[in-house]
Amino acid sequence: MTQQVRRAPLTRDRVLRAAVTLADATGIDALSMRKLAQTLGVVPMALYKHVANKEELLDGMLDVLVGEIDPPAAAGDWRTAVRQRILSARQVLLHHPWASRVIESRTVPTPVVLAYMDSMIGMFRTGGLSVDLTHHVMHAMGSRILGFSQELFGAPPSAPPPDAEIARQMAGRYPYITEITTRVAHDEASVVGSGCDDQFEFEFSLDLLLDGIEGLRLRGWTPR
Amino acid sequence: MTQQVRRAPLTRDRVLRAAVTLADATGIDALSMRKLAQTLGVVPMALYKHVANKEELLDGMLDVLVGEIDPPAAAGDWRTAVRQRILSARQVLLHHPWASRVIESRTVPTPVVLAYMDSMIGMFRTGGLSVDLTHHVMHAMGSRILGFSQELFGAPPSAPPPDAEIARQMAGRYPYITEITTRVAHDEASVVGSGCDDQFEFEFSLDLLLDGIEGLRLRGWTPR
DNA sequence: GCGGCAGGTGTACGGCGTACACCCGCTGTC
DNA sequence: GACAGCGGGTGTACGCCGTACACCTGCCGC
Repeated sequence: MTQQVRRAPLTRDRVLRAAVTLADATGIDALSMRKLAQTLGVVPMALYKHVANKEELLDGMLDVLVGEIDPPAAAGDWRTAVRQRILSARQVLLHHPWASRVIESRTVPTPVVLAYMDSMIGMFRTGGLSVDLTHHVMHAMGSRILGFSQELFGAPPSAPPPDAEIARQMAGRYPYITEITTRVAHDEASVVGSGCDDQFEFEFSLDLLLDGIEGLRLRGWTPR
Repeated sequence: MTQQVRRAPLTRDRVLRAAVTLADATGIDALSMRKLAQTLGVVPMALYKHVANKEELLDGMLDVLVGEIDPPAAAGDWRTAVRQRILSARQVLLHHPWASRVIESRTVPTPVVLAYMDSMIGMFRTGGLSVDLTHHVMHAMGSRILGFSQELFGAPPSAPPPDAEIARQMAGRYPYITEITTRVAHDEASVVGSGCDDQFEFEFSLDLLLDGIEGLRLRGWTPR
């Protein structure tokens, strides 16, 4: 009589969200079609009725993340609107640390990403930047548009403090790095945690770019 | 009598260089320990006497590339010296398109990369930037230090020009993107090739950053 | 002459993405 | 009600991957 509720039927959306959750939990390297199918209580090949292949799965996962980014603020000048949106994108990426590597591996943007880029371009254009300037600015922002940090290296896995001998060798071999790291270590002693203030660093470089852009706009930058 | 010259013995260096060559030729996705061994006329496991695992192979491949970057110019102001060096790094990356993805996947810098970063930091410091400013600037440059472009998407594989109907849909859905792409298309008609001038875009954003940095230096930027 | 060892080999395991044939249960049509 | 069609889940299998582990071999110092 009562129909047995076997399992919520698979949908593309459920597959993508499960993939995001799994990647969050176990890292992107551990995300396989097989493991993903397992968390959905389904045989691996079932996924292929909803995504063409793993590449498309990854594309879709990024689409989910883009959907988490705040919509653009309605009012205010272009600079703060863009700034807010990018900082929102960054928050999303912080919650999904695997995302930057996936972004880096994409070759063709999905419609969702295209729509996001279009809306971001619109913020520059309505802010008064010329078509040419906007074009170059979008290149300059690159994947920072998506909150991407482009740090040279992710957070090192909190290595134990090196002993004095190693530290001396480091200081000899890499004097300038040592100069900075010891400075940071001192600052941190008076603040918290270990390492840099990533949020500050992100905003620093973001503002460096935005300030530069606003300067070009004010000076009426034109190509050549 | 005459010793048979069987094969140049494997060395770590030979392995790494062969890996770089193979990645150049077939792409990083097709680079496997098995294929690499094959090009060296050797059984896969032989490689493991020279690199601990594939991660270390990738690290070593980047070290090879860092070795191809021009040494810093001896004289001149910090800005042009840094600019030259980064543009040299970019040339290296252009010849090894797989490099950016490998950079993105590294977690811990090798001594070679550390030395490169140290020397880059030195250029800022001797140029008159404070320790703090240099620190933040290094974050702001991120992997651009290595010539990394951080474009949102690599060159799309030169899709055929969309037919009129598709183009109309595009224009409706992504008006701002369309505005820029048609502008670029017109410019290109009078120049060459298809797509953007990547070199220009790279230098544009590099200069945006360097100009901003020089501005901070001149104004005696300090934290907080 | 011989022990040790660096470096190359062979075999094997578990995991991966996914092609392909299948099958089951629902839906629309008559 | 019968039944064809089909969308979605299944099962099996293939060829690839990284690499653990045991083994062999030829050279070097003693």
